[in-house]
Amino acid sequence: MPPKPKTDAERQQLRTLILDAARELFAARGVEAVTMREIAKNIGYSSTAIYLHFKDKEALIRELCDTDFLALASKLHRILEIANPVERMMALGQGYAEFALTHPNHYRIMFMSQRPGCSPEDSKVPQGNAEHDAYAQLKLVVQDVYDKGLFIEELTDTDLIAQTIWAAIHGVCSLEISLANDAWVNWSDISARISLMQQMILRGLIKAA
Amino acid sequence: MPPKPKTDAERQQLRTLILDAARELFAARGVEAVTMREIAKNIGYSSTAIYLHFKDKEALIRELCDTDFLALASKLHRILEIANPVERMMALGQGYAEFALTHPNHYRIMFMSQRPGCSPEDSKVPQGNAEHDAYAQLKLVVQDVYDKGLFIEELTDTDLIAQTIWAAIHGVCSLEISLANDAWVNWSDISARISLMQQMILRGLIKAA
DNA sequence: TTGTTAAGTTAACAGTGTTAAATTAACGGT
DNA sequence: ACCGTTAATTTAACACTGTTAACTTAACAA
Repeated sequence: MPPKPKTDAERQQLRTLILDAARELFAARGVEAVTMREIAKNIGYSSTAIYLHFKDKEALIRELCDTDFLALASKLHRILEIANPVERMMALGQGYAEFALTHPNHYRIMFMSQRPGCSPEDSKVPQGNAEHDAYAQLKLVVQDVYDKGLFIEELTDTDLIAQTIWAAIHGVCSLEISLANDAWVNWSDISARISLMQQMILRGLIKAA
Repeated sequence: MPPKPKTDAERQQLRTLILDAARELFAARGVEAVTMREIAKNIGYSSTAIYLHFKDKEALIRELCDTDFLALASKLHRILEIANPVERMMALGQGYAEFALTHPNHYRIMFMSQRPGCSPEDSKVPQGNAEHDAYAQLKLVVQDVYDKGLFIEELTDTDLIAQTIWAAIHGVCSLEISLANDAWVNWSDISARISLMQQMILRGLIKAA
């Protein structure tokens, strides 16, 4: 209630207060279901106060999305230390899937919805950086496996390979997130599905030992 | 404007008029972006007239969704005539992907968004029927390949196999639909991605010739 | 000529994201 | 000690959404 010239630190504090409240609500019920007024009420401010710090709801979502990308990359980063490149590649897929299924609503925003015009320059995630960009991490591993001659002969396009591996894991995760509660299909255990997909990647792309 | 007791045929006619208008708009811009008033205006009725024929927007979407499921199954049905079971399985994946990428907004509704409580009994699509249920078709093919002993030894759960194949193809399609316009990734050609995924399924699950 | 009833429309409600206008309080200069 | 200026915040309000209630209109049956 008391308005006064605030220091940058205080401004930043409120900013992250908003972000934290929004993240929690979004993660719990998805972005569509959460209202600006609700976010504001949760932190004891008026809804319009949010607009002093974020252009609109989309900007708020986008910023959270960016931090999620960083969180994913950070989670995957330690996996890059595994020595065996193939093993490392598999562990990366496993870690990715864990992230997706632990934070389904975040994953939804990140990879399952078309956010309009997400140009790389206005994003805070440094593209191509192996430390903060999950796709770059995957490409790195794929390149390593390729350099060691472990992929089957026909495969030469590492971008194509990386995108296919990504699609495979993403397929399991996104299907689980969207349709797990659908009685239509007699779903197998999700961990079994991930495991078989990993096995398929291995047998499908890697030379027989 | 002229209200009079209508025959069932006339009622049905208006029903499908609404459905057709809605389908076109939904397909063009997605369900979220299209408004009930807009649908109504497109067919020269008041927005509330729609509610005489559909409980709410969700019911309208769901009905369209059902016909899309039937359309998919119908498209895939002819593929089932291919004699070679493995070849048939691959063709099924190809046809599925074609459907997804030709009707991205329909595919979105069908497989990429959690419609609340889609219980099978109130749907018009007969579950398990090989003619009208695409998943049943896939399971049929997988079972056939299994019965002929063409999968690698370890694989015994045909449900798990079917779901993994589905996830693989779905992964390529849904990633394309959600993120194709994302400058983040240097995307390979979509047909190459589908092709490699098919190859991965083949090498990953089928016995070496 | 009436009711009655179905088909449709207009008016209205509650809720959304968002913006414009007011309010409040702290600061700097005189 | 006052007084603008200015930043932070709130209240009002707008344009829009899906949806429901209330009303209108026309055709049939008695």
